[in-house]
Amino acid sequence: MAFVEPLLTRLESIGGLSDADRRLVETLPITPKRLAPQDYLLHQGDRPSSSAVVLSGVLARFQELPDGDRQVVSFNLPGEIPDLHSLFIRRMDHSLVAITEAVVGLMPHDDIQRVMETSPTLMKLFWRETLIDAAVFRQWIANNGRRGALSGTAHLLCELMLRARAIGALRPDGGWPMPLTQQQLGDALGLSLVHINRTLKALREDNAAAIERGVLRVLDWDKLSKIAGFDPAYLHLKQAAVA
Amino acid sequence: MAFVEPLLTRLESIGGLSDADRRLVETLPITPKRLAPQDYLLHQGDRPSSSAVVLSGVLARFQELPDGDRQVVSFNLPGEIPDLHSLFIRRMDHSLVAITEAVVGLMPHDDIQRVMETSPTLMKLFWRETLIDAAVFRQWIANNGRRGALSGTAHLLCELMLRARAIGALRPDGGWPMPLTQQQLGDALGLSLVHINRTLKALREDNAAAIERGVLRVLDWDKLSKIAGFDPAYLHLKQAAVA
DNA sequence: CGTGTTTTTGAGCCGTGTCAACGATAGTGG
DNA sequence: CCACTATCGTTGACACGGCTCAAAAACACG
Repeated sequence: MAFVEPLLTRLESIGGLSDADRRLVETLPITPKRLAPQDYLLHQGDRPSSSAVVLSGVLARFQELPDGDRQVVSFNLPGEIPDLHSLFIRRMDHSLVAITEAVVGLMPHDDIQRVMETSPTLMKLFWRETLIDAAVFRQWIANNGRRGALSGTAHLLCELMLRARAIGALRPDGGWPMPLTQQQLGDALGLSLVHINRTLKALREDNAAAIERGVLRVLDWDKLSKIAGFDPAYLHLKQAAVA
Repeated sequence: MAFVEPLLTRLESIGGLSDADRRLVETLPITPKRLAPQDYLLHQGDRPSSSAVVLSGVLARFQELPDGDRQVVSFNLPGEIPDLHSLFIRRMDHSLVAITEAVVGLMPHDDIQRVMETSPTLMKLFWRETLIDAAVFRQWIANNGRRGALSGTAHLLCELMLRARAIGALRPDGGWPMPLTQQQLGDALGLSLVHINRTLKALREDNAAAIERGVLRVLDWDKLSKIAGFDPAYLHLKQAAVA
């Protein structure tokens, strides 16, 4: 089975792969695991001995705060390895759950290490993947901090749109089937459910972006990215051009 | 000169070093560079060909938003390499400035690469350093997001205190000479100058923590960490015990 | 001692949160 | 196929946390 395909696509999009490295990645033993919405793949505090590549669906990572609130720190699309960091940072400081029906591919740490020791290029590419992860975190700090609700929300939508497009998840008409509830968006942006709703309404009435029947559609990229103060460079995608 | 010392201490504290690796790190050519407060080491958009280890003083990383606001994404103490990620992510998505008088040690990327290719263990340790950086980002997302002003501020103070202690920067009486202005704290927490001031006042009157004449003093660790919902595990310091 | 920076405080406003209810949508079982 | 139920989205009213404006007090340093 071509389980590796999404991973290869992702690695290709953030740095490129030699034929040899491609074949090497294909030697990774990948155990598929099916997840229903809300299923936990990892809990805060776990010490996994494998990492998971998202094969289909969308996952989220979040911390649970003492008062029960959730802070989402990342959404993860196919091809990404949300817990790659567990290779060298054993204890999970957040949980990893499926947002949609999803399939992940479990890759034992030992095998990842073997592959990386065989190819330093590949090691650097995996490292780079975790560094891009961190670059996204930095933007999210700003989303939750100095950017206001409107700008932060717009920024997140810009980001998701580009990432979805990079893996070919957009429909022919340019819309993206958006699996996130407004509650989940709010937990990512530090906003209440009610306020996220009003913010999305504002973006819709501005003709910037709209979520209609579960499909995110950018109505005016220039306007949306202007509101967001969005610069796609931090995603480090090879084709970072505009929609 | 023992310029490497802070770096060795840092690497030691996050993972440990064999004698061979220690000697290897000591072969890194380190060019010292002195910085005055407010001096930029790197600007957003730069593509550095070396990374800098903080030798003394404190640096900050921040993004400049379109409206001129600043979002601080990190404070960096001696031993840390704030721009290590520039090894594999060329373009800086934020600026790096000195907060205090500071000395950094410039290490060419080529030399870092050479050292890492010689010792895979060391490579993993450097990688781990960037992963801890990312773990801190995740907490800062929560500081700026779901945690309120009081809790977020308390969390940041807890973190700084532990990191300062880990490098022996605390005075005998347990206080830490705090080089950050309230404006800078606000830029890290997404709070206005006025509100950070009021928040610090609240922590002081709670007998949790106080900044007096430029010295941060934790008055009651249990109370402060309770307010913060602080769990030191994410810093991955070998001796993560409480003050 | 003067000048610039940082801290502190007050007053009033606005963005965002909370509470509460209703509407829309989708899946479920009779 | 149609209630039935659960989840999600939408809207209004009101409260509150945090922001802005403005000015004074406390430092820091030459």
